[in-house]
Amino acid sequence: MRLSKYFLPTLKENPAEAQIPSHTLMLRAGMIRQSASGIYSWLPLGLRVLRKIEQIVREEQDKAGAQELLMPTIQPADLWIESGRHDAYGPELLRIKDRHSRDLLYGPTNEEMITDIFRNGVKSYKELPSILYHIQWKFRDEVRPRFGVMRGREFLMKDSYSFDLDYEGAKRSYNKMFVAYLRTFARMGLKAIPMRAETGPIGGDLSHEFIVLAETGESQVYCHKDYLTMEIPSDDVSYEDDLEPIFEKWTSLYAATEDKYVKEEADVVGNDLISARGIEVGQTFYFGKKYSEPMNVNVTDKEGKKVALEMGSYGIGVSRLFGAIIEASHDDSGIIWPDSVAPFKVGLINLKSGSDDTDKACDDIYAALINAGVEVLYDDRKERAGVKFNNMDLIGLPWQLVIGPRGLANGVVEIKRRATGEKTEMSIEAAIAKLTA
RNA sequence: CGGGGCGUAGCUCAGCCUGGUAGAGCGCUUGCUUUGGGAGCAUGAUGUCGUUGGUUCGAAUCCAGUCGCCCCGACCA
Repeated sequence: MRLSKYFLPTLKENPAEAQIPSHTLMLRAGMIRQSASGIYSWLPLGLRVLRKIEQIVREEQDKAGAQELLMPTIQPADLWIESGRHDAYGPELLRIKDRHSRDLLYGPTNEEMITDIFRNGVKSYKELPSILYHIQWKFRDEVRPRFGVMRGREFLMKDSYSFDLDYEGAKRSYNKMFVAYLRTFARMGLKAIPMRAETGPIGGDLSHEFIVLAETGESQVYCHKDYLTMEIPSDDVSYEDDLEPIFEKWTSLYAATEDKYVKEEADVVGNDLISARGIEVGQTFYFGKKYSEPMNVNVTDKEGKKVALEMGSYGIGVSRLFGAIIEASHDDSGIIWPDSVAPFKVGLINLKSGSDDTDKACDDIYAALINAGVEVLYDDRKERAGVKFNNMDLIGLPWQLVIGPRGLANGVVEIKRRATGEKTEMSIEAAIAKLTA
């Protein structure tokens, strides 16, 4: 992509409404714009990142055996009346009437709808277990939206739902999602720690919040410091194997949110206890028959008897992750995108646009990288060098490839690694080889 | 929902107290000079001062209402 043609409205100064780094940087880097309190538009550069985060979530869900579907944002109120949550959910539920005065709502979550779909589609225990998920926009009419996309009213969430015949099966499903979550967040360069959590209105007795430690987090959390260095399940983890050992290991040390914090328990950890702020990026729930019994989600078991299913649900805040990653990875100059979610891998900087030699060199390099399948943002604008350097640092692409007349005269270009600031001079061929490796 | 703050140019903000023809910096236009970390000089354009009403000869400025945004708290799959 040529920057001269790319819609990238960056800001030189900090917008007044933003209070935390991720919000400020997302606005300054031209990734989002606010439409209303807690509601945002995603501009081209921001959307690229959102899609990458979403894709990592998707890949890990698929690996764990979950199947993707897509449910609508608008739901009929009937289902929610049936589950009892139409009243219970309160004013956070955005209620809508259509032209026929039918009651609808903008979904804040999808337990009712997935339950309805599943109960109509499954009749026998032989079709279990099953985990279904979708990645869809949600709306919760928060009393106080804040911190940009960290607590928005409209937000993108991945929600999975598991259906099993008995508790043992449900626990296996829970473990699959638990392991998938560990891997998902790690792939984005985040250290997310599973912590015992309240189940809230969802109910049930087994739940973990996955928390990324960050100064600007909304939750107070406590955990053993060894979580920060604990080994993440590898690429070749088999979801058909018993995952309980991994679950045990990752829940063996103390880790709790403020709600579950008990001083006497925490004190046992002693000097290894970390007390910090955290961002909740995911939560897992096992809630048994809470929905399946009232909503008649049954199958026929081996003995021919009707059995209500054991269910769990598992959420990841995709748009919130966007903010969490920036909170975890930025400096005074701007964002530092982890390679896995960067909007482009390489920022190609032409230090003297309009000059034949640098233009030609850049055009050639740009073509070579594109042909090799590398995502490149080419700053071909007629701007001063300083403007280009600062802009590139701000948007935080992992690699900068700097082409200037001075270097070309010596047959070299410069590669800068955004994360470390390390700069290396090398030949054009070597640079292309390095970036396409 | 309680408490506080703020709405003036695309952005950051001054002006308001003490009413009298709308301002600065950055950005944008045009030209010249510059050109390896947010250039210099010159030039030009840009506003229902959030909105409605009131007071006044006269309101960005004073008063009342209203809408929006932000922060603290409560709340939070």
